[in-house]
Amino acid sequence: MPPDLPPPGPSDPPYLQGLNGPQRQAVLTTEGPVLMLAGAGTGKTAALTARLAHIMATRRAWPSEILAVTFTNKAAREMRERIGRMVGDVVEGMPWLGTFHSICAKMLRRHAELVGLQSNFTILDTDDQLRVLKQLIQAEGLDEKRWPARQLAGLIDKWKNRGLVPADLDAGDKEAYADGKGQHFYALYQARLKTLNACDFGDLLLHMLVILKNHRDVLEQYQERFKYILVDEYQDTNASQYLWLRLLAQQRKNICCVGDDDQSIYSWRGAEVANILRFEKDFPGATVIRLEQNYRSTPQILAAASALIAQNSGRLGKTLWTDLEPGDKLRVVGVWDGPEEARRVGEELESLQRQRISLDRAAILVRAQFQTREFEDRFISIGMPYRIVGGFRFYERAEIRDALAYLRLVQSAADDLAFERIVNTPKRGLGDKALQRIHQYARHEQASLLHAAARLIETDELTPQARRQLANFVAQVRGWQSKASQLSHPELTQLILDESGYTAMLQADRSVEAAGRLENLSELVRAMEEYETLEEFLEHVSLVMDRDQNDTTETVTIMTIHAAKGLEFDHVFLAGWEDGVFPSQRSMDEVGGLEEERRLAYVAITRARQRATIYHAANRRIYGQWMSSIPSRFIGEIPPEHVDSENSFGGGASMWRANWSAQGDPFAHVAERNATRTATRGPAWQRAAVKSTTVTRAPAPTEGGRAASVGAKARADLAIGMRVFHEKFGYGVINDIDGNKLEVEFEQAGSKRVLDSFITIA
DNA sequence: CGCTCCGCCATTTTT
DNA sequence: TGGCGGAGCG
Repeated sequence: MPPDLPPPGPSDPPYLQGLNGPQRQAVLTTEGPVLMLAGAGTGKTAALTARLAHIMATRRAWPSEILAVTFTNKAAREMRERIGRMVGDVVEGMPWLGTFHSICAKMLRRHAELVGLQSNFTILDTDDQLRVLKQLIQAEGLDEKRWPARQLAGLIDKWKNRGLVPADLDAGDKEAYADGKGQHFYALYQARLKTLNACDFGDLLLHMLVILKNHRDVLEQYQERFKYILVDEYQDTNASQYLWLRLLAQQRKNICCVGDDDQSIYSWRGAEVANILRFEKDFPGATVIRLEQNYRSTPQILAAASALIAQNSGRLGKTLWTDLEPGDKLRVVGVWDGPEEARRVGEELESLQRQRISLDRAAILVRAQFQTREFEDRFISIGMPYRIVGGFRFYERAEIRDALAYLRLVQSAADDLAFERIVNTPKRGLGDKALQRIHQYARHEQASLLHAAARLIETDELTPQARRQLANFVAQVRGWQSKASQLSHPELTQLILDESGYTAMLQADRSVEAAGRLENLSELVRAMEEYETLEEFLEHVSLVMDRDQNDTTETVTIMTIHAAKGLEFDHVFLAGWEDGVFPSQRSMDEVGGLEEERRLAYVAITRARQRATIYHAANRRIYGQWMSSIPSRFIGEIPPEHVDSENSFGGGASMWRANWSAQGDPFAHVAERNATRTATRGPAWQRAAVKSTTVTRAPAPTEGGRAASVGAKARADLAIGMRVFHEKFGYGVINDIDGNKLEVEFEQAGSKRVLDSFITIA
């Protein structure tokens, strides 16, 4: 610890208590640039929140003079809560604590006119973005097949991440997309957004960056205001975020960036590790503080993870240590195929249940979403309560977006994207033809689609039926607009959903999903009640809202490693550690891809507090084809002294360990002669010395697993013969009840054993 | 205009 | 294998 820091003592303010030396230094070094290199599980958030508390408690700055940026809403929320616990209600006055995007949105609403927007601009999500791009591509007469909108969206995103406006593109970038039309389309798209008074996620940052660059007065205003800047997960910042931060910090230079270069796993969406690696050059005289004492994992886990990440080059380097008890070695389990992997993990979880260990303390981490399926299938059949994190967020669901589009249209008649989205949802017989007419008319009149539609129904350009329907629709929207001021926004939403026929459409739909959609919509209406105005709610929903997890049942969590970053679990099951799955085939073909995968592996292992188990299967079905596979190269990079290996079939741990690195291949001749049958001939990795082999036949089935889960209590509100609803299987009738497990005869899916917590009474 | 069939394609995900 | 989007038919 530097000499000028006070030693720990009983007179310490509460926020310093329990912090170690480097953490205290990170809190007390308030002036000048600071880089806090915080390894996994080293108490980063504690130091970070204490730092903010310290700055406020010592009156170095008012809460409103601190800029604190995170990447996710979750992180922002957590930080707000933790500071609240330390300093009380003062956090309420921290208007500049939030995600990059929400902070920029807030700023941009104040200065929108400087980039040609109005302050009530709409924030488009990826869906809207794609729709706009598709229209542009069509309008330019390009073949959508050859030049997909997705690709263009990807490019534009990439440029925005790098802080580039169309004019900034260099020769190489200009070549991209449709034989050099990339820049042209980028400019077109930006112009279109302006007329829509809209911007996409990337624009929130890019526009603010442009404003700060071009308007000295605005820049100085913010430089003046923000006495202290704090950035979480700095290794995840992209170029545009970096430039934005640098401008804001230039004056006072009180910027504290927290991050871990070893946990940089988002380069594919524009994050640049270089930002953190370069920090000391960017901010000369920076204090670098390393948090290296790990409070999370056992030494065995830590040693394994450290040895793995040590294979990467270009690291800032940290030496994590802990004074916890050694703990168990990592387990590496070789299984025959995917189903067996799921079965084995299921058995492990049942064993945890028997030991009365909560399933909340366990997680299954996978490389890619498709791997979750195997576990889902297995867990449904044995009645293991699980939860899959990821996939669609609440506000990305079609029904939510539809409802929001209705609201947007009512609120702002000029919202053409909203109009397009819902003019024919529910079906009103207004298809492409009618929409084209409306578009034509709108262009002709220089008016919004809604306005054009209102004019069009006074002509006889549409078929009588379409005309009647459109007239009805326009009248409805008008009606809602006039009622908007009299009704509360939840009431208005309910009214719109009912009058538009949306509710009826879902009620008429007897499919499995429809019931869930209706439920989502009532959840939306409920969520709205917490907001004063519709505007406030819409802003919230486009930037902040995420799916609420009000699950009280104890469940094991299945998620991707990416989603698990920042979380920790006592027991971690790492599935699918095979070359081609993890590291993924794609990353193996990319430059620098392997290092990022290795960081991902590092993140995965360091999620574990007590025990980590790695699985690898000899055969896996990918895209419907059986592939034989070899254990992930990462397994071989973990020193054997930290690993216990076992193999569920033929031979023992030592055997496969010896074999997989050896060149010898006892089944080579079989493989050559008949590639389609080799999968049943022995451990696949013994054959697959270099590349994966495709086999078309399923591997020999292994013995069926038994289903015996323990511990959960049954529900009292269910009885045999009752009609119930299940998210996945739909409607059915209970045939039998066995504790918390039910046998249900589903109308469509047939008879299944399911857990009662997945059931609602129909 | 809407439905169905066929063919293509396929990491990671936040805002 | 399965989900999605385009094409073609009723």
